[in-house]
Amino acid sequence: MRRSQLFLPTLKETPSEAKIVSHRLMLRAGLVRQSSAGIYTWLPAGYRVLRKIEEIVREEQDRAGAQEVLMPTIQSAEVWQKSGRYDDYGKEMLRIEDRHGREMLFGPTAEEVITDIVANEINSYRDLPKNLYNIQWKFRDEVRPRFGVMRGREFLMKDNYSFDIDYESARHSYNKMFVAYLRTYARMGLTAIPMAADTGPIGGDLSHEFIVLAETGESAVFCDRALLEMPAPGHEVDYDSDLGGTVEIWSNHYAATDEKHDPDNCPIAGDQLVKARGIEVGHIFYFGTKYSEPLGAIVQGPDGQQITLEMGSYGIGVSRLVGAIIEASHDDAGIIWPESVAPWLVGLINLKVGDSDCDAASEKIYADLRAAGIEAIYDDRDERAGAKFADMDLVGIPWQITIGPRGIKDGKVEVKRRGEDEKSEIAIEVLGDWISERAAS
RNA sequence: CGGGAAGUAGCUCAGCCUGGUAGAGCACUACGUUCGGGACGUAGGGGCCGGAGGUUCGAAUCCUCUCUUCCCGACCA
Repeated sequence: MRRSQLFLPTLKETPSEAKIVSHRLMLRAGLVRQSSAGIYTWLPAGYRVLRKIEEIVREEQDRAGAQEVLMPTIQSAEVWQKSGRYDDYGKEMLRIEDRHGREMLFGPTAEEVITDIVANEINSYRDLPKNLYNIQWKFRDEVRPRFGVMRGREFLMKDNYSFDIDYESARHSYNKMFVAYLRTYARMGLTAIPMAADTGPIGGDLSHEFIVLAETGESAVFCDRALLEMPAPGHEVDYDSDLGGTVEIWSNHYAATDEKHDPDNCPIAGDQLVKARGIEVGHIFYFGTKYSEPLGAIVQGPDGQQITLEMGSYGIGVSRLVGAIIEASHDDAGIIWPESVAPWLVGLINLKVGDSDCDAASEKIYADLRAAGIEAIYDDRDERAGAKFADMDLVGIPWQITIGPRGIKDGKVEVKRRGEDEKSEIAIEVLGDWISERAAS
C-alpha cells in the first residue's frame, strides 16, 4: 500500500481523553477513533490488526476441533427468560424493543442462543461432542468504559460452547480449549498465564482466566517464575490425546491475583515468585447443566435414557487483545508489533522522493515485495526523513527498509528491525533473498 | 452505582477570576528556501466557545438546567 494513498491519520500529539499507553498509541497510530464512550471505529491499520488476531484465534479453534458459526448480535429476550438471566443480567444488558413491542437485546454473550440451537438440533448422544464458536461483536453496557478498546462497551469476542454427554467428555473439551488458548496467545507473542478463577455469574465449578503480562496491566498478579518459561504446546499437539497431563502441569503452578495472594501462605519462595501486572484476555468455564437444563438441551443416550448435556463456555476478547498486545509491546516511539499481527510486515521508506535513483529503487523493491506476497507499506510521500521514520516507528511496522541517496550510490539499502536501534546495510541484489526468507515465514 | 474533573479550530491548549467584535502552537492550502530522525519564511482557509434558558445595553466569560467525555473506586472478554 502506498502511504500517500492510505487512510492512516497519525497524530503527533495525544488526544487528552486517552490515559493509558495502548489507548494513546491506538489513537496516535491511526488504528481507531472513538465514536462514543466505549465504542470505536476501526480504521484501516487497526482493522488489519484486528483481523489478524481474529484469524489466529480462528485457526487455533479450528485446529482444536471447534466449528465456527455466526450468531446474531440482536437476540430475542425469550431464551434469556427461559434461562432466568433476563432479569439477573441487569443494566449491563442493552435492551431494545422492536416495532411490535417485542423485547430484544444486543447480545452480551450467547449461551442461551447456542444452547437453544443445540437443544433443537441435537437429539442423540451419537452427535456429541460438539464445540461451536463464533467471533462476533458483543455489547455490554459497562457503567464505566475505559482504557480504550481494553474495556469497551462494544467489543469483538470469540466465544464458544462445548456440549458433551458426561463430565469426563466435558472435561476433555475444557482441556482442549485450555491448550488452544495457550497456543493462541503464544502465537501473538504474548506471555499468558492461566489462573484458577471464580466462576462468577456464569456459574459452574471449573474455570481459568488467562492473563497476559504487561507492565501496565490493570491488576497485579503473583505467579511461579516457571510459568513464564514454559513453552506453549507446539503445533504438533494432538487434541484427541489425553490433554489432562498438560493442563495439570500448567494449572499446578502457582498463580494468583492480588486479592487472593496471601504472602504469608504462599507456596512459592523468594526469587521463584514473580510479581507482575496482567490483563485478562480469556476466560474458560465448565458449568455443567446450568443452561442445558432450563433450555432443554437433552439427548437420548445409548440405553434410551434422557441425558442433559454438560456444557462449557470459552471466551477470548479479540478486540481487547489489540490493546493488550500494545501494552505488552511498545516503547517511547510507538507500537512494536509482533510479526504475526502487524498491519504490514515491511515498511519501505523512500528518503528522497523525486530523486530518480531513489524512486526507481523504491518502486522496484516495492514491486518485488508485492510479487513475493509480502504485506508492505511504501512511504512515497514527499515528507522529511524524520517524519517518515517517526511514522513507521509509531505504527510499529516490524521491518523498515530505507532507501536513500547515501546508500543507493553503493547499491545498498538499510534494514532495521523495529525495537532495535542498529540498522544494517544490505546490497539491493541480496535483498531479494532476504525478502524470500521473510516470505517463507 | 458512589466520588471527582473537563468541554473554546482536526489535535494540544490559552482567554473566563475582573463581561466589550475569538487567540497561540501543531495540522491543513499556496509559494519559496530546505531536505538521513517530526525544518523555516511569507500569505491564507478553518469556530453558532457542547446545548437550552436566564441576568445584562452587551455573555466564551456571571447564574440555572441539561448533554457529553475523562479520572478514582465497586464490576467485567
